[in-house]
Amino acid sequence: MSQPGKKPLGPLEHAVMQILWDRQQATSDEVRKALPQDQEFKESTIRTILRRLEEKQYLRHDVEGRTYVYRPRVKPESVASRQVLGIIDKLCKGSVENLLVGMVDDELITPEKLRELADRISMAEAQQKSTSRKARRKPKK
Amino acid sequence: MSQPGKKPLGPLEHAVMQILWDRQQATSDEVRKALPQDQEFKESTIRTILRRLEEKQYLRHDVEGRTYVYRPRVKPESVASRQVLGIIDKLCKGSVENLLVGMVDDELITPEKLRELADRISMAEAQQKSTSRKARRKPKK
DNA sequence: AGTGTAGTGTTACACAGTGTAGCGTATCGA
DNA sequence: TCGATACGCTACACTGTGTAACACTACACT
Repeated sequence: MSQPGKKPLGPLEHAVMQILWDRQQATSDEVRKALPQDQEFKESTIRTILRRLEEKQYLRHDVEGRTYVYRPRVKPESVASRQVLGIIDKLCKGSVENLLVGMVDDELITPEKLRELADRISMAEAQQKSTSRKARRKPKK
Repeated sequence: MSQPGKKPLGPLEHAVMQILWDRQQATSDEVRKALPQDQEFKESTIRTILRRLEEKQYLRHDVEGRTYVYRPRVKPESVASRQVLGIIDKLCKGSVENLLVGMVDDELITPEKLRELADRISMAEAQQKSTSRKARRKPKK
């Protein structure tokens, strides 16, 4: 129940995650300083956000000395694909195809680009497959 | 500003949209009856939802006699692609590629399927292009 | 014409999520 | 020992969403 990265994020929560994704780790004070200076936040505000993000399992923290060091628990792309999956489910009758057709329809992407991506991805995967043979990764299919 | 279909939908709002998308049009009473019977809603509840959906520009209504007939203003696939675009923007550094790579990574789709989709879509598009040449259709924006 | 009914207009309220922050407390270093 | 630093807990306002009551109006029937 309530898997990591399921619940939606507010704008500030997202901004904080962005920082964590960028630097892989940060203390609450580092986060505060990394946020846009035109809107200074109080320390406790940031800590609240970080705590909530941890509750939502977007983050975890390690204690170093007496300082909390936060790190992401999920990759942004994973969050993205989960969310997209939800969208497909709710809006595209569960079919990825419908989504992509819609995107092409709305000219958000061209079929050429799509094919190019497919090529590039499968090439990348082929590459990974061959390296994973060396690295003894879990056999795919 | 505040284009159609931009704002997010709550579960009930979405359920109502679903009905409208299914039947293309409905009165508030028809919507009420079409909702799952295990949770009877009051007429006024449904009308509130419909009004808000109209404010958010997901719907429009025509007056027929003294009855409001609601119809969708946006296709679900359009809503979907807008939302996906937002996700790509916020979580995938603005690159569709990153999203798809993430989805392949999380095994939500395979490159084979992707390529197959690309083929099918571009075929469909070619077909549409030829028919539109015949039909002298204005390009759907 | 009068009245009931179906349909809309307006308004309200509770609850959750998010942004914002204060205050208390513990600990480390000088 | 004492101040600075960093966390724990709590709170409050605002918004969005679900839920609905009450008021008003026009058509349909007697």
